Amino acid sequence: MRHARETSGTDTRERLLDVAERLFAERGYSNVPTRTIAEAASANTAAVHYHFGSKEKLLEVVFRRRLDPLNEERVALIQQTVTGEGAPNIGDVLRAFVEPTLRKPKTEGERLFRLLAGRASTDPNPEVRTILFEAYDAVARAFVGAVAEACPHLSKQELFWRIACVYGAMLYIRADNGRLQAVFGKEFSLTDPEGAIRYALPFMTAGMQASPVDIDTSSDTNGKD
Amino acid sequence: MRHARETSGTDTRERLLDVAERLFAERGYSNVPTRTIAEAASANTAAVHYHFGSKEKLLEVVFRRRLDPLNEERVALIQQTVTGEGAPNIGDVLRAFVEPTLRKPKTEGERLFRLLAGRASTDPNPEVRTILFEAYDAVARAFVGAVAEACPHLSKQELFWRIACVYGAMLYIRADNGRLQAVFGKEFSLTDPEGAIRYALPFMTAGMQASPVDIDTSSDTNGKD
DNA sequence: CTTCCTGTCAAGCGCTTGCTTTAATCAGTC
DNA sequence: GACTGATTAAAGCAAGCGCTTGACAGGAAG
Repeated sequence: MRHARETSGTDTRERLLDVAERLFAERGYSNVPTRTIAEAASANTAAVHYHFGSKEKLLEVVFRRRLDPLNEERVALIQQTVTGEGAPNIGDVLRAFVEPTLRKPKTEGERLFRLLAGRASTDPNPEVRTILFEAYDAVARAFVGAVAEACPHLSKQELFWRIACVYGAMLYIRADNGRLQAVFGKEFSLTDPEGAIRYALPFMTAGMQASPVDIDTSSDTNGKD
Repeated sequence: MRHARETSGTDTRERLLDVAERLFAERGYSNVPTRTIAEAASANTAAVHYHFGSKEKLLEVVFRRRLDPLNEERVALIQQTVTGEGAPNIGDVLRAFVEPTLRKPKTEGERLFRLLAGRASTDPNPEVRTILFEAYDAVARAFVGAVAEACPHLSKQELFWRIACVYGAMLYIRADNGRLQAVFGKEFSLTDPEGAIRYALPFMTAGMQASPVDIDTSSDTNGKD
């Protein structure tokens, strides 16, 4: 048994993860030196590299820690909507995809991670991109598949663009850049735990249910490959 | 007369702007050293500071150069939809807001700037945020006002969330993070000049036209203040 | 020609970056 | 009570950062 490792050892590790999560969310991956993370976690700079190997690996663990359980839940919920008879309901599919991501955060850490995940989604840094590509791939495929089943009347082109709009709405709500708040006033906030499900989900559902632009989907562009 | 300044002088300045626009779009503001910009523009590092003063000011000029004329056009188009009698049509308002931003780029520079503008919109860097806040404020207010007039049946809360969804869709299309493309295949692209207007605009319009969640808007939360 | 001004250049300053090194610490084991 | 392996601490390295410097080219103005 290594009691030392499981108390003080993992302690520092967890503290580094929590602090990195917060600082990456608040300032962005590229703008946070490992020194700052270490100091804020009352640890030594070397501890970052001892526990994680590099700044990039640290970011990966920060993401995986929250994202893997979250996305597993989303995939499971999406699959529930598909298993019934006939085409799944698009509203149900959307809710399964959106709700775990936008519901009220249970901890401060979850709140900060939501911010981080939103902001990192448009980060051009290859290190960040690679991590997110891999972490989101499974949910993305499950979601696109379910939407295609729920909306068989939509061409693949139309599916692509509508799903992009859904992605965008989610991203914007999570990233919370504060620009709309500057127009509407402080009492309006995208971090409002109820609002996202209450108001944004109906918007997305209505968008997906809009009558198709492409009139006929003879055979070539429709359906998943 | 200073012929020298208006030929070789502005030449280097323009080259620096073009290169900075490209590199900021491709790699992100924080990940591009002024040295790299200067080299790619066949100029000296000092030229960046001679012409612009600082890296931050360079970014500001990069943004203003494209954004000011673009946003002036958008404000003008939005005001056209409001000047008629009665409530403006929400589809017209959306088109006025969205089209100048998502239509086919006339030059490679416009294409790159569209990418940059999308990606920078969630950048937590205070330098970037400040520039964007100021540059977008006028359009944002004009748009929110016009949408409120076009949708008088929506509570301010609902307005806030629906407009956030519209913003998100636009942002995601511009930022083009390539994640959906990885699922759908290379032949699908958010940079497709026609698709954004053809498919995304109807999605947004349907979302805005969805029946309101808040049943009655007695007096307290509705309308603009 | 001299003087001036604008723009360019090589060099480098002071500082920060991610990461490494070397040595010390600590708990548990024999 | 020395040994062992996991962890922490202090110091520093090589590279990179934004920005400044001082010299200088060359056309415009006197």
